[in-house]
Amino acid sequence: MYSGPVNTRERLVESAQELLWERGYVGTSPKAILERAGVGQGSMYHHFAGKSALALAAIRRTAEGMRESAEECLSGPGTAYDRVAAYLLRERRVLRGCPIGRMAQDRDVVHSAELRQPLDEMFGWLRGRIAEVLTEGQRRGELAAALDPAATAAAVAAVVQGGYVLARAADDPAPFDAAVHGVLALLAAQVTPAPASTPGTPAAG
Amino acid sequence: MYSGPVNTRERLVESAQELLWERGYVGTSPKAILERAGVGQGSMYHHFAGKSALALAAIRRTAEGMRESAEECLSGPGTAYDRVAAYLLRERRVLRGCPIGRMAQDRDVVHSAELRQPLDEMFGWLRGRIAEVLTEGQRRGELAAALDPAATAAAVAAVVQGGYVLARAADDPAPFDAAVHGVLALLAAQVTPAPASTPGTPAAG
DNA sequence: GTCTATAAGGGGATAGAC
DNA sequence: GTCTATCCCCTTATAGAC
Repeated sequence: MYSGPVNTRERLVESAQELLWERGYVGTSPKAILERAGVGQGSMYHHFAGKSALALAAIRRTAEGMRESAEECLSGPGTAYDRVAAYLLRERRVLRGCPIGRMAQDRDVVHSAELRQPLDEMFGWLRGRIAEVLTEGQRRGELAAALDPAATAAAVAAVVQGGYVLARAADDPAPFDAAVHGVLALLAAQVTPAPASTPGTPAAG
Repeated sequence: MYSGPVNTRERLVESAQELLWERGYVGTSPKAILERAGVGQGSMYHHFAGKSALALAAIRRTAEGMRESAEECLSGPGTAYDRVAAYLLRERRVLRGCPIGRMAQDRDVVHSAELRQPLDEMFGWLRGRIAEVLTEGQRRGELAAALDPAATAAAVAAVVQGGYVLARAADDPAPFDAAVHGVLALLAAQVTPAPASTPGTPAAG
C-alpha cells in the first residue's frame, strides 16, 4: 500500500526514484511509475514533459540525498582515516546497489548530457570531498605526505561502486565488505605512527 | 557491414555479446540481435529457446574471454606487485565499461540463477586468482605478511569495476585511471623494501 | 535450417472529457 | 489537475511456408 506524500508531483518523483533504483532507466516505464504512485497517466504528463523529465527530477533528488548522507560521514569527528572509514563502513543495503552508480551503466542516461549531469556532479563532488579530507589529514600529520589525495579518493569511491557490482554478481554482500576492509587496511598503513598528543612530548618517560 | 563468422549460430552469439555490452539485458531485444547478425527471426528460435537462452550463451562466452585476458596479466612475469599492476594497467576501452560488471546491474540477470552464475564464477575466480598472486608474493617475501590477500584482492577487483562506473558518470576515463593509480600506490607501500637478490648476500662488498 | 506472417501485450505519448 | 480512451510502434514468441 502506498504511504508516501499526498502531493501528486511528489508521489511521482518518489515512485520514479524507487523504480529507477530497482530497474534502471530502460527498465522503468511511465506506466509502472504511475501504478506505484497510484495516479493516472494524465497527471504525469501534466507535471512533466515525459519520462526523461520525470527521471531527471528523480535522479537529481537521489543524488542530493546521497551527497547529504556522504557529507554526514565525511564531516564527522575523528581523524581523516576515521572519517573515510565512517563513509566506507556506513550501513548500506549492499545488494540493492547504488542508485546513482546504477544510472551510470544505463546507455540512455550516459548518452544524455542532461541526465548524466547529476551523476557527474555527485561523483565529482564525492571524489573531491574525500580528497579534501585526506589532504587535511596530511596537513595535520595524520597521514603520510607521499599519499596522492586525488588518486586515493578515486580509489575509495571506486571500491564502493565496484563492491556493489561484486556483491550483486555473487548475490552476497561479502565481497563488498571484503573490498572495503581491504582498502581500509591499505589506507591504515598510511597513518603516521603514534603521533604524540603534544609534539615533542613523548607519552612515557 | 557485418564481417563476423559465417556460421549462423556464431553470428547470433557474437551479436548478442556486443549488444548486451552496449545496452544491457533489458535494453537488448531479439530483433536488434537478429538485425545485427543479419539473420531472420526463425533462425534464432531454431538455435535457441528464446532471448534468455541466447543471452546465457553470450554471457558465458564473454566471461570466458575476460577470464583468459585477466589470467594472461596475472600469470605474467615479475613480482606479485608487477602482475597485479599489469592487470590493473592493461589497456581497456574504459568508457564502454565491463561487459560482465554491466550484467550485474541488470535486474533480470541478477534475479535469474542461470544468468547470474557466469558472473558469480568469473568474479569469484578473479578475486581468488588475485589473492593467490598476493599470497605467493608474501611467501616470496615481496609483500608485507600483514596484508590480507582476500580482502586486498576484493579491493583490487572492486577498484576496476568502480572505476568504470566513475568514468562513465564523468564521460571521461580519468577517474578510472586515478582510482587504479591510487590503489597501486597503496599496494606499493606494502612491498618489502630492497630485498637482496640472494638472501644474506649484500649486493656490494 | 532459414524465412515471413501473425499475434497478444507493453512502451511512450496525445486528446479530450470531467 | 486528474482521469480514461486512443494511437503507433516495439517486444517476444509461435506458425507454418520454403
